[in-house]
Amino acid sequence: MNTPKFRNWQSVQTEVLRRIHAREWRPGDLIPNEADLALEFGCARTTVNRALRAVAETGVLDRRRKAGTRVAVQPVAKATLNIAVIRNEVEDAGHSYDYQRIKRREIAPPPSVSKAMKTPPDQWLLHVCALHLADGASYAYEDRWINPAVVPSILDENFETISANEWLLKHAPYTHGEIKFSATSATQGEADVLQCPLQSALFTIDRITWDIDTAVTSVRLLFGPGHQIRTDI
Amino acid sequence: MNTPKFRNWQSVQTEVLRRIHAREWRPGDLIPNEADLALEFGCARTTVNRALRAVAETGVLDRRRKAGTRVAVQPVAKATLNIAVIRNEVEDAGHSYDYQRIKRREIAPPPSVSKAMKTPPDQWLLHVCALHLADGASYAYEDRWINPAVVPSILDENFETISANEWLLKHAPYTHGEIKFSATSATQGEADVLQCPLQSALFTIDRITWDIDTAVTSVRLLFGPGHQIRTDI
DNA sequence: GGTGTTTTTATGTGCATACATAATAAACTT
DNA sequence: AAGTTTATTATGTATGCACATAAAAACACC
Repeated sequence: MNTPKFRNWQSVQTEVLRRIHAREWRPGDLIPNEADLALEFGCARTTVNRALRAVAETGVLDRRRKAGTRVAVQPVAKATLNIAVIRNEVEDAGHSYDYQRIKRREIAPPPSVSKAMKTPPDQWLLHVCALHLADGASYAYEDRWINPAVVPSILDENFETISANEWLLKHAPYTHGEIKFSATSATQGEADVLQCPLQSALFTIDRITWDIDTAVTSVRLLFGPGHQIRTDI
Repeated sequence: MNTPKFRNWQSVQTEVLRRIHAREWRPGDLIPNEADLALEFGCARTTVNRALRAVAETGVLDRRRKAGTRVAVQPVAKATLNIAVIRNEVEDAGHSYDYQRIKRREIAPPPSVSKAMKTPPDQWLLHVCALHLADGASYAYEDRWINPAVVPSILDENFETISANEWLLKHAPYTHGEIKFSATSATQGEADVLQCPLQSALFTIDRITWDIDTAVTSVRLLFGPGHQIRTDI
């Protein structure tokens, strides 16, 4: 009864997941240490480490130095959402993409925006509103504030044919950001643009990106009724 | 002018990100191969590999064998949402958690549910509805269908004190699942339970989990108006 | 008995080496 | 010219070894 060999980290990972799933290792249990598992699996400890690290990244295992590795009691499901460029999102779904710029102006933002972007209240920003369409129907409404201090060349762009979404990705690097997902009721103006009833429930994404400590852009995306984003876990 | 040494993979990662950010490596650019970078950084190729792999996981780099590594043109922002147990979510936010079971019955599900869960139309399932409260106020409404074939012992549980959410995590393993996020308008019944106006925009999560090829549970979570989930990117 | 210190231990990581694999480019055929 | 085979190359990964580091556990001390 010799143990079957696990030659690569993927197979080790599979075996580990199998044991957890089969409840040989139950939630909360401390599993054998890497050295022992390596011995049992007939591979190097490095390989076991790689596998356990990968499983831990999904939240199924909890690892701590010296304390060891244990099966997570409440495996926090980590749903990874791919927030792609809207054009790609639409085209990948097999629809034709279209874009309409609605507004472009340089203006002092409302306090809520300047506060969120940490810009002086009197400093004007570039405000761009646009509509993204799929197969000719309104898909998402984009309301964006851009800090021209970060990318001055943006003032030469009128955004009539290219969306700020894509322009910024190409020209304005950012270091980090924050995304918020929520549901909001369509205001009259939003309902008009998105061609939906007043107070429709709109899936909403608020995103703000930073270049070190300077806000690059703050955007609100409103998706039409029925929109959903999905991911596998 | 000797190159500063990068002793560990994190510092290599930092340097790589710096170069991308500083536009020394621009979107679309092919970056030097691992061996060259290792030479330049004064470390082993393994270390460079670890760093580049980590960066690629965030979507900032695209890697392909033989083709090499290039800076992603459109860095798909991967927003990782932690879908935790609602109790933890509430308590971590510093609120007191409370739970009320509203309904529990064994019944043949509507076709939409049996179809989604791929169960025979006439097979009954366990239907549990409950309300999650934060600081006494309604927080989220949970409408769940459970396949007792997967965990028969669930029929002994009345879910009056423990939520199906937590019970299942502890007792019913699953291999994979699907999550959908959307915005829905509150129906009269939902508005009553969540104590919000009719047609309020509700942040909605639909999740279905599978044990290999058998549906374990299908749940819809409706969060009260104003609820948002956030993550850093 | 409580508090600070040392030891132990499991994970975390770096490195040199070797080979695997995918994908492209080059060479070669028909 | 078009298709097919072969060589090349960059990433992917396995391994043994060494040492780093965090944290629990044991110990010493007052």
